[in-house]
Formats: sequence, C-alpha cells, structure tokens
Amino acid sequence: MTKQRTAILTALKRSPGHYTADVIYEMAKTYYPTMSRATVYNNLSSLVEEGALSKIVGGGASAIYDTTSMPHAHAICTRCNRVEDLFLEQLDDQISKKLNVPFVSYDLTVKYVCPKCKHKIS
Amino acid sequence: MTKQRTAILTALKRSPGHYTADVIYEMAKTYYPTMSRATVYNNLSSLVEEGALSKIVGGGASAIYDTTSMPHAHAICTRCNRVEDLFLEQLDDQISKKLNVPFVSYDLTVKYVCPKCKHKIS
DNA sequence: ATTTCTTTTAGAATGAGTATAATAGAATTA
DNA sequence: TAATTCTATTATACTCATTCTAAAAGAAAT
Repeated sequence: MTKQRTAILTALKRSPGHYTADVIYEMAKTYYPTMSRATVYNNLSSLVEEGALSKIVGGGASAIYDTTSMPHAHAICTRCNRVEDLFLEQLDDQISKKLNVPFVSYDLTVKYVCPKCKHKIS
Repeated sequence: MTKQRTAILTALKRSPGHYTADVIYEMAKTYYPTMSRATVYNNLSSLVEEGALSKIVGGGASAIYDTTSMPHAHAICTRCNRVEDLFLEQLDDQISKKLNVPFVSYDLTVKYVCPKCKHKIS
C-alpha cells in the first residue's frame, strides 16, 4: 500500500463513479502531484485483479473503471455517453447454467438512448 | 456494393466465425488482393451499423467481428482466448424491463476457463 | 461529356495502453 | 546500522489497433 495507491483510492472514494484511467490520473494528482501515468495504470490493473474495481471496455476509445463492487451491467447512452449501473439479479445463474462451469467475470454493456436524450430529440 | 465489400462478405460466408479486422483483411485479400486495410475497417463498420455483423470489444487488444446474426453473448476462455457463442434467451426481456425503454444493442462477454483448458491444468 | 457523389487507397497521425530501464523506497538480513 | 534484496514508481519510448487525410478512381446523374 504505497502513497500513490492511497491517493488513487482516496480520489475514487471521495467521488465514486465511472472514470477513464486518464481522469483518475488527474483526480489522484490532487492528492499526490508527482504521480506518473504508468503508476495509475499499474494500480488500476492490480485493483481490478483484486476485485476492488471493475473495468468496462467497449463504451468508447478508452476503458472505464467502476467503483461499484457488486457485479452488475452497464447501460451507455449513445448520445451523451453517460453510464448507468444496471443490476440484473438472475444473470449470474443464467450464465452458469448455460456454461455448465463457473465463470470468472462478465462484462455486459447495453447501448441505448437515455430518457433525457430521448426527450431532447422528440 | 463494391467488389471489395463482396470480397469481405464472401470470405466471411465461406468460413463463419469470430475474427479480428486484420484476419478478415488477410482472408478478403485472397478474393481481392489489392484491397486496403482502411477499406476493411470502413466496410466492417458499415456492416456492423447495418446489423450484418456484431463487434465484440474487450476480449483483447483488437476487436472481434462475429458473423452470427442473432443477438447473443460470448464466453472467452482466459487461457486459450477461444470464443464461444452463448444464447441467453431471457436476457433481452430482462434488460428491457430494467431500463423501461428499448435498447439498441448489448455486448455481453463472459470470462471463464473452458473445459479443455481446465483439463490441461488439473 | 461533365459534374457530382461515393468508395478506395496508401500512408500518416492518433492515442490508449504497455514495456523498459533507471531510481527510489521499503523490508530483510546480517 | 549497513548492506542486500525486493517491490513500486517514474519518465520515456514504444507498440499497435484504429482513424484520419488527401488524392485518385469509379459509379451515378445531369
């Protein structure tokens, strides 16, 4: 547990949400200004492996890290790119049943137009 | 419908499966040798928009294109990286119900250790 | 036949993420 | 305490999938 890692965790704890590595880098720098980008990537990878964070790929050019600990899905609005958490209770069981073997993790991203953006258009 | 696009579609029809853009580029070149990489990317994007292909992001460095037309999930083995199709019948309804609005598409990738690889280890 | 629009092409540019090699710091041993 | 070992950090260089660009080719339209 280094000072850099503490800075990252502090930043994430203060404002939980969905962030890219680069945004987390900027956030963490307020707590430890000399921090390097590589350190952020290293720590984020470790935190994902430990299960403290989840990494969402596919919503755009860069991956998004999520502080919500419970396994869950994400809905991304195709207009405003805002990410919404989505808890599908039976999904775990369904996947296990289909696979017939336990799984490590899942990454479910739903693309939709959120109500706010839908209103703006129509 | 250009000759280049025909070459891509022919290649995919001859051997349906899960391929990276680069592999598709190589496959399509056997039908149209002077094809450019950018053309493959352009056409794949169009085909995804038209719904003829689905793009799977998150299984590695490069995206994978899938010729299976029905909406479905993917299981990727963390050891051998092989991709398996996974049809979860009720998933569509579950997502719609949770969102309360229709969605455009979903991308569900499950990470697991496939039976073959599990045998190799234990 | 000329204009207009779309697609292709080759190569350059982008940019997220990773590898590297040197340094710093912590922990361990003597 | 000093020397050693191990791990983490740093800055930078690098990779590589994908996108952008500008020119050329081709198709369609007038």
